[in-house]
Amino acid sequence: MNMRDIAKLAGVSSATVSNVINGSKVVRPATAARVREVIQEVRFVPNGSATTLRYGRSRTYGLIIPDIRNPFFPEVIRSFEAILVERNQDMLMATTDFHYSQMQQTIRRMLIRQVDGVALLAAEIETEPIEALIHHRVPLVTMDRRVTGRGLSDVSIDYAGGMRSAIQHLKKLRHRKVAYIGRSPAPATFDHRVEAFKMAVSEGGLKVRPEFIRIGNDRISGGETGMEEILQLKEQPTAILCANDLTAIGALRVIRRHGLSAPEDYSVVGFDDIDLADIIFPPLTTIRLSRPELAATFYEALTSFGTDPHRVGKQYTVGTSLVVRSSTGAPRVSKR
Amino acid sequence: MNMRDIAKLAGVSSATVSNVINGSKVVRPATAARVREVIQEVRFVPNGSATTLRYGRSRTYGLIIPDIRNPFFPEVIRSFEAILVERNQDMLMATTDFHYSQMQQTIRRMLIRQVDGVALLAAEIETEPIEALIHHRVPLVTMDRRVTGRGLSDVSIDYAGGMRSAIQHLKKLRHRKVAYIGRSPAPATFDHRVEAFKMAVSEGGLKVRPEFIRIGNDRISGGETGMEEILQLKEQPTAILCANDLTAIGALRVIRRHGLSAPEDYSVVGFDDIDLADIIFPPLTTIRLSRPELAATFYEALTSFGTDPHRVGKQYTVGTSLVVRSSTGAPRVSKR
DNA sequence: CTGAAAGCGCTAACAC
DNA sequence: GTGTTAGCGCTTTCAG
Repeated sequence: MNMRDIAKLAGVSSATVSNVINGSKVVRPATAARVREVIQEVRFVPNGSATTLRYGRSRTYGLIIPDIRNPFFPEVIRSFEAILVERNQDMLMATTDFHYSQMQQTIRRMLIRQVDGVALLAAEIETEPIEALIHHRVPLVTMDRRVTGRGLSDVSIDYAGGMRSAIQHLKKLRHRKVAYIGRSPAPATFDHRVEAFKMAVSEGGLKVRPEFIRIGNDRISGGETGMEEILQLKEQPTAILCANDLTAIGALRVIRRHGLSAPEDYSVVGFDDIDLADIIFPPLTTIRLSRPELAATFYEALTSFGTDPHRVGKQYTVGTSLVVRSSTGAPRVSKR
Repeated sequence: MNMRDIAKLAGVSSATVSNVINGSKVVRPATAARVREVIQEVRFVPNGSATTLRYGRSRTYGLIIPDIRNPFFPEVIRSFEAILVERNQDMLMATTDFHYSQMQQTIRRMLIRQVDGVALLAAEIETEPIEALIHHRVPLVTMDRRVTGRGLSDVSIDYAGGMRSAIQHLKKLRHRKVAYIGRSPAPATFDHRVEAFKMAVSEGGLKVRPEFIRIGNDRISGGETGMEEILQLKEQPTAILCANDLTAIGALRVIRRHGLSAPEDYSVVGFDDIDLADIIFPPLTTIRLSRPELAATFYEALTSFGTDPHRVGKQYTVGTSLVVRSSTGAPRVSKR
């Protein structure tokens, strides 16, 4: 069943059917009604491949995420999907699990499917895949890579602001020694989070101690190993900032496992504000990063390329806000 | 850049290029090598829309999930995606949030994109979308709907087995009064979970009490309201089985909020075994449903239609297994 | 073993 | 206001 069949049934030409479907105003209302009736009757659905082939654009955006198990990402996916569907566009989602080979494969799939742009929810990407996208005239928007260029935009997170308010919050509670648990980014990637932490600490008049900066991974296990390391230190911090909520949860688990508790022994601050942050015990003080806002910014960045994929991209920023719950409090006066 | 261009550059015809790309053995190795060289050189990527249009099949399967925020689903998505990518196929994922209008829109999107089949990770679906899929010759595989037909298969979960082992486990601990918190499925849908619970209870020689069966939703809030209701009952159960882990977590929260604790005051059992189950406190005893196995079964169900979308589908089953952690234990002898 | 050509379903340009 | 038609890029006969 195709447009020619519909045309025959409605006694018009296939061009008219196309015009009706695409809402062109040139068709006489009576004719359009007749065509629509036939379409209803036979439940006609146009063939998207033909449209894409003909039109050159697929009305599909690719969304690449590193780790779907981190609850942060499903919420972004959902928001992004909602924005696209509302505009009759589609999403091609892919997970890389931080593997380069999967990234390559993913980019290829996206090129084959003729996506109109790619949103990469990570800073980690080699130059080769970027060049492949540019070469095929597919705009790319990265997250927190802070590099723009032809066909390349970036959405950065305001870590600096978030870290600053977290440090201020901790200072007000009389914390002086604040540690950080993050993750090591890909070799070539600059770690804006850890830099934002260092800056916030020194801006707050506190000392940046290298031994207070621990590297794990973005998951719970990373927070656990980071916290275990901190517990080994001769001089102990009283508060711990984590690169994301899962890391913070890992830290909290180790704290409890050692018979200690938050916020009495250590104040813990997360980053993201995933649903889980408010469910665990103690409810996590965290730096919120709005998923709908992030998704909307990515969408805007992608569409702003319009039909010129070689336009020079822009740098966008998404704000953060501190959400104070119960994992932070005044430090014990006498150390354990 | 298309196959004709490649052909020109390699001094062959576009048919030969096509044959090389698709690994046909008829091309002479030397010719194939030359073609491949050119492909490498200009980074040629074939146009999937053209292939789909020509070939009639898109090598894409649709995956519809009700709620991406339930950690159960991202793990299924990931497994399903991995299976597809390995086979050079694509996934079109969509979320319905349990809304009928979104379901309709989703089905339409999938039809437009010419998916070769749809995996619906839910039992809730009206007849209209099903008919639309059948009408367009797109096989559908549902979850736990237990209805098959032309172009329609189903993957059911062995709730009965899972519930039975949970009840046995609780009985061994000397529980006699077991409650259930589930969710009300769509009006037309039969609730296999609650039926499996009732059967397991009576098979275990225990009494099925209607007031012990509470209806919430599939999320934490549903477990909370369900548990609040249970706390109001004159006669109290000593153990609670939940329709999924999130519900169980909700129940645990309410237990703690009332100054009670698990498993001392109430034993709690979940369903799914999401990552979270082992992270919360107390670690949740739960009935595991393997996501990779579920995804693989869906994939098999979809592919088994082959090129005949009107074949009568099959009923598949995925097993479950009890994972005992710390949220279950012997009941207090004297009730609070 | 390779090439020529038809045609998948759609849209846009141009006729009428 | 509506119809005719070319052609998007690919695969697949069918000739050679």
